[in-house]
Amino acid sequence: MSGRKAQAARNDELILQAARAVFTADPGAPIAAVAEKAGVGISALYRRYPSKEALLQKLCGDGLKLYIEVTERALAEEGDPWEAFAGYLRGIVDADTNSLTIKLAGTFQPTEELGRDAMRAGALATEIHRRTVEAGVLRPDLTTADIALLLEQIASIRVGDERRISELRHRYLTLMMDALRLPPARRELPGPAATDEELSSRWWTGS
Amino acid sequence: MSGRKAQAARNDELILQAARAVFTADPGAPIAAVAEKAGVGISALYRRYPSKEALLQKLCGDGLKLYIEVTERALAEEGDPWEAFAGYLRGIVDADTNSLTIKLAGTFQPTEELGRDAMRAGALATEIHRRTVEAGVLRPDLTTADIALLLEQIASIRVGDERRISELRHRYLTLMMDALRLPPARRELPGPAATDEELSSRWWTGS
DNA sequence: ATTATAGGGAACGAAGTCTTCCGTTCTGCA
DNA sequence: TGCAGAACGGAAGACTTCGTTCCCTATAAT
Repeated sequence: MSGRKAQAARNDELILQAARAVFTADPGAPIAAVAEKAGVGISALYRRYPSKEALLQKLCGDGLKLYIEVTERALAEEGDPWEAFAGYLRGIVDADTNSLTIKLAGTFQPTEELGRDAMRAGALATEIHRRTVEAGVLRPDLTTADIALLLEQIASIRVGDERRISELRHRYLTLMMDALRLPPARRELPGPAATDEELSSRWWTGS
Repeated sequence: MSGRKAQAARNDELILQAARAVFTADPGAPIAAVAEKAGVGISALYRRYPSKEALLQKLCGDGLKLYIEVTERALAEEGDPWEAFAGYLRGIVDADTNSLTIKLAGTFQPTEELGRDAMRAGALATEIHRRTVEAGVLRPDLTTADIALLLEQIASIRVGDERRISELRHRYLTLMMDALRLPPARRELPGPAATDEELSSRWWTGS
C-alpha cells in the first residue's frame, strides 16, 4: 500500500499527534495551529472530523483509554504491591493524559461512551488505591481523589521542552512518593534539578 | 470623608480585589468580567488604569511585593530554622501570588520596576533556601528553583470555592513538607481529604 | 483521458474584546 | 440655590480571532 492512501494514513496519525501536542500546551488553541503543526491544510482536518468538538472528543477518549490501559496493567502486576503502585504512577505521568483530560473538561459536551470510560477509569483508580493501602505500603490518610489531585499537580509542570518536562515530572513524582510510602523511605531524586534560568525564561516568550 | 470621594476610594479597592479574583481564575478574562465582579461600570476601570495591560502590571507588581514581604518576614525569624521555612512556605501558599504572577508571565511587557522586584524576590528565595539547607533541616538535593516549581504545583490546585482551595493546598503542602524535611518525619495531614465528587464536578460546568 | 479523492488555503461570518464616547448623577462650593 | 466638573454606566465602534465553508489543484485509479 502506497501513494495517496499511504499519505492519508500517515496524515491520520500526524494530525492526532499534532492535536495532542497543541491542545496539551494550550487547550484553547485554534484549529489552524493543529493543521500547521501537522504540516497539513485545514481541509485535511475537516475531512476527518466534522468539527473541532469532534476532534477534542476523540482526543479525550484516546486519553481515557490509555489511562485505563495503564491502570489495568498495574493491577495485573503480581509482585511487590508498592512497585506495582509506583509503576502505575509513573505510567500515568508518562501517558500524560491528565493535562488534556482535565483541562478540556467542560469545554465540550461529553459523549455517552466518554462518560462510561470515565466511570471505568475511576473504578480502576479506586481499586489500585484500595489494594495498595490494604497491603500496608501506602499512607492510609489519603483518598483516591487525593492521589488524583497529586497527579494533576505533577501534570501542571510545564518548563522547557517535552523531554525536560518529563524529566522534571519524574523528579517530583519520586519526591512525592517519598511522602506517600510506608514505611518511610527516602531515595535519590532522578534527573537534574530545576534551575533559575528555566524559571525566568518564561518571562520573555509567551507561556 | 464621605460621599462621592468615599465611593471612589471604596471602588479602588473593590476593583483591585475583583481583578485579582477574576484574573487568578482565568488569566485571559475580559475586562468586562472584572467590572461586573466589582459591581461597577467599565469606565470606573478606565478612569484608574489607562489600559488592561496597566491593570495587569499593577496586579503583578502587588503580588511580587506581597511575595517579598512574606519572604522577608520569614528571614527575620529567629527561632527554629525549619519552622521559619515552613512558615515561609505556608505564607506563600496563602498569599497565592504564584497563580497570578506565573500565569500572567509573557502576556504583557514587564516594566522596569517589575523586573527589579522579580530580581529581589529571587534573591530572597535563594537566601532562605540556602539558610535552611545549611541548618541541616532541608533535603539538600533540591535547588531553589525546585522549591519554586513545587510551590507552583500547589498553586495549580483549583477545586471548589476559595476556602476549599486553600484547605486542599495546605493539605498537600503538609504532605510535601514531609518529603522535604530532615530528619524524615511524618505528620497528620490537615483538612478533609479530596472526594470523588469534587473531581467529577468539573465535568459539568466550565473549569 | 477521465473521474474521483485528498488536500491547500483564501474567504466568510459570527463572536468576542479592548477602548472610546456620550449622557447622567451627584458632590462640593460659591 | 445654582453650577462646574468629577465619577460613573453602558452602548457603540473598530478590530481581531476563530470555526467552518468553498473552490481549485494535484494525484491516483480506471
